[in-house]
Order: sequence, then C-alpha cells, then structure tokens
Amino acid sequence: MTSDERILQYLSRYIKLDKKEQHFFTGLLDCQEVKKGTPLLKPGEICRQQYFVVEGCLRTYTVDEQGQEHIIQFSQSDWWTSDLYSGLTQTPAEHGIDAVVPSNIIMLPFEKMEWLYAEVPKFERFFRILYQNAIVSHFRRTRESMELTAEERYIRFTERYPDLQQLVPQKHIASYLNMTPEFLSKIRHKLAHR
Amino acid sequence: MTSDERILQYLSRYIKLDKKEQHFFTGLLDCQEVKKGTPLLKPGEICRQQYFVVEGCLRTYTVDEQGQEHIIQFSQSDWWTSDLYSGLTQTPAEHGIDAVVPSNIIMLPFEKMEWLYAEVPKFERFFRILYQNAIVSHFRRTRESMELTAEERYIRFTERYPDLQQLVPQKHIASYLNMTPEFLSKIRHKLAHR
DNA sequence: CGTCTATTTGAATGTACTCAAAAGCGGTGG
DNA sequence: CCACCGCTTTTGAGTACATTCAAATAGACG
Repeated sequence: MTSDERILQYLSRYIKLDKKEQHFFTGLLDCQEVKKGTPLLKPGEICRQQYFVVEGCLRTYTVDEQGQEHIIQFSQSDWWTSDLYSGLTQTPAEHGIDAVVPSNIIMLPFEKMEWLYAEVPKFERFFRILYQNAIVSHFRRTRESMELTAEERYIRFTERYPDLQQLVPQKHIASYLNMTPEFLSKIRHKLAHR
Repeated sequence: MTSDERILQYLSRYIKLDKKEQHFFTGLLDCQEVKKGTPLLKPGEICRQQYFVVEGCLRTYTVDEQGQEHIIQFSQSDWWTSDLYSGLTQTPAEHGIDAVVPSNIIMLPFEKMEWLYAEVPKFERFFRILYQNAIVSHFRRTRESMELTAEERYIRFTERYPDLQQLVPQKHIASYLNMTPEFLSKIRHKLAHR
C-alpha cells in the first residue's frame, strides 16, 4: 500500500471523504522516507508542517539552557507530531523533531491548512477529534509525571509501549521519563533481580 | 452583561454566528453561580459536560493512590475545563473539578455535542482551535516541568499568572507546580531575602 | 577489528520530601 | 470585642530519591 493510501485509510476512521476530496487532500501532501537520525525540524527553525507517521518512529524534544535534550513525545504509526505553536504563529520552534528509526512519513504544510479547511470542512472535524485525543494523552502524561516515582513511570512505560522498549535507545526512554540514563539503568538492574 | 452574552462575545473571536445559531447554542447551555469550594465534578463520577469560566477560577486535579491531590490546571475567565476522556467515553472520571473562588460558570453537556456539531458545523472549527491552543499550553507545561527546578517553576508561575498568586492558597500553587507546600514556603523565604 | 557511542556500576552530592511542631490568619460565637 | 478553633504557612531536622561525575564494560557500525 502506498503512503497516500495508508493515510486515507487512517482518515476513514474519522471522516468519510469522496474521491474528489481524497484527491484534493493527497495533493497537499509530501511523502518522505527518512533514515534513522534524520532531523525533520531543528530547534530555532520555523515549523512548516505537521508530520504523520506511516511507518517508523519520530521523537519530539526540547533543548534546555544547559543544552540537555528532553523528549516530549514519541510518535509511532498513525500518529502525528509537529511544533504547533511555531507552525501556527510562524515563530522559531522550541522543539526539534527527528526519526529514531528509519521512517516513512507524510507532511502536511501549515500554509495549506486554511485552504484545506475551506475546501473540505470535514477536516475541521478531523483535527478537532485528533487534537481532542492529543489532549487526553497530554493530561495522562502530566498526571503520571506528577503522581509516580521514576520506577513506577518506567514500569508504566514498558506496559504501555512494549515495542518502543526494543526500538529506541535506553537513554531516549530515560529522557522521555524525565530521569538520567544512569538512574534508569539502576532501575532496570533492580527490576531484573526480582 | 449576562453569561450568555459573555460567552457569545468570547466565541466571536473565533467564529461568526448569526442570531439563529447563537440562539441554538445558548439553548444548550446551563449557567451556574458557585461558591468557593463547590465541587463540579468528583473523581469517579462520569463527567457530563465541559465547563466554561465566565468569572472566577476553577481547579482540575487528580487524586493519587496515597490520597494526595495534584492540580493539573487552573481555569480562569474565558477558559474551559473538563475531564475530556470521561466525557467522551462516559467512563468514571480520573479528575475532579471545583471552584477555588466564587465563580460564574457555563456548562455545555457532552451529550449535546454531536447535535451542536451537526446543526452548526462552525463549532467543529471552534473546538478545533480551542483544542489546538490547549495542546500548545500542555506542551509548554510538560516542557517546563522537565526543564526547570522547583524554584524556577515557581518564578515562571508568578510571572505568567501574577493574579493567581493572590487568588488561590499557596498549597494549591505548590500542588500545581508539583512540590510540597513546605518546600514552596522555603523557596519564597529564600526569594524574599534577596 | 577498531572506534564511537550507549550502558553499567559505584561513590559522593544535592534537591526536594517527610515528619513534627510552632506561628499566623480568618472566621465564629460567646 | 476578644477568645477560640480550624486551617494554612513557616521553620527545622533528618531522610530519600534521584543526580552528577568518573571509570569500566558492552554494543553497534563502518
């Protein structure tokens, strides 16, 4: 299946498009196959598009004043990421985005969004639902970061994303869970010896 | 100005409604004046509506396994809150919501949402934009909780919400910033002695 | 095979928490 | 109007969870 077919199939879970609408939509897209480590957005650049993951995994991260990276989210198949604030306001991005494994992605430019909403208003609905779901995820992440200890966060992570475990380097998981790689290593040691 | 007029004025920043649409929308709403401390949603209940703050301030919090409360967000004038996941799936809420000061609120039931979207599709757009903005806020909150120390988080908070400072008890601010009230007190002591 | 990066391990340190007690503050009733 | 009660905030001592730094080991990739 092509990437365009994949994203249309994904969309069909939320909105029904006729052939003409499908064609209009896919006309706005850029597809790209990227290697592991390929940067899609560098912090400080202006974010031009939203990224949809067909296959693979992206990471969205920030860099703090000490130069430390913090991973805000991983995005696997059928999920989106972007620096929304940068894209909406056309200001320099606070976030970076890159591929943690070889990935197959689709890009939807911000500058075409209003056109898309005007031509196919169903996309207002689609993104309303998409963002709604994203908020639910963000709430959960905030809650877990407040309620749980480092060890508990790691256990939850392995339960929720058993596959990511194998896919991404441990230091990235540590970064996502807001702990040092050394400490994650010690947690894993402790858990293994039970 | 009535609460209905207030929310219509607020909406006009995002979508243009004609008289009939305005009337349809306000017909779905319930207004309520609540006293300080009034619970709007208790953890474990099913969340029936989204809450819009006309005047005052709400807090949305969770309770962890040890019975500790953690404030996820404060909602002041012209902002919304809810337990989206509970409302969308009609499952018991993970969050609680109550008024931290006497407040004037408007409620929009989840069960009327699909009707609203069908009758006035502009609301798909409105909520798309609303949720988009919410995601931007959540990203920032996640980023700051990862990058900053307790002291830095408190300083940012006072800069961003100088008014909340006076409005809500210090222990709530500590909870929102994910630290103990004792520690916040020590931070304030330290900052005052400069 | 060698180099470069990721992971592990250990010791010392620090940031933030727990527990306990005192002080402050606001409302209520005598 | 003042005394008392409950709740919030402050203060201090001891502790714990997690970090930092350094070095050794293991793994991945050309």
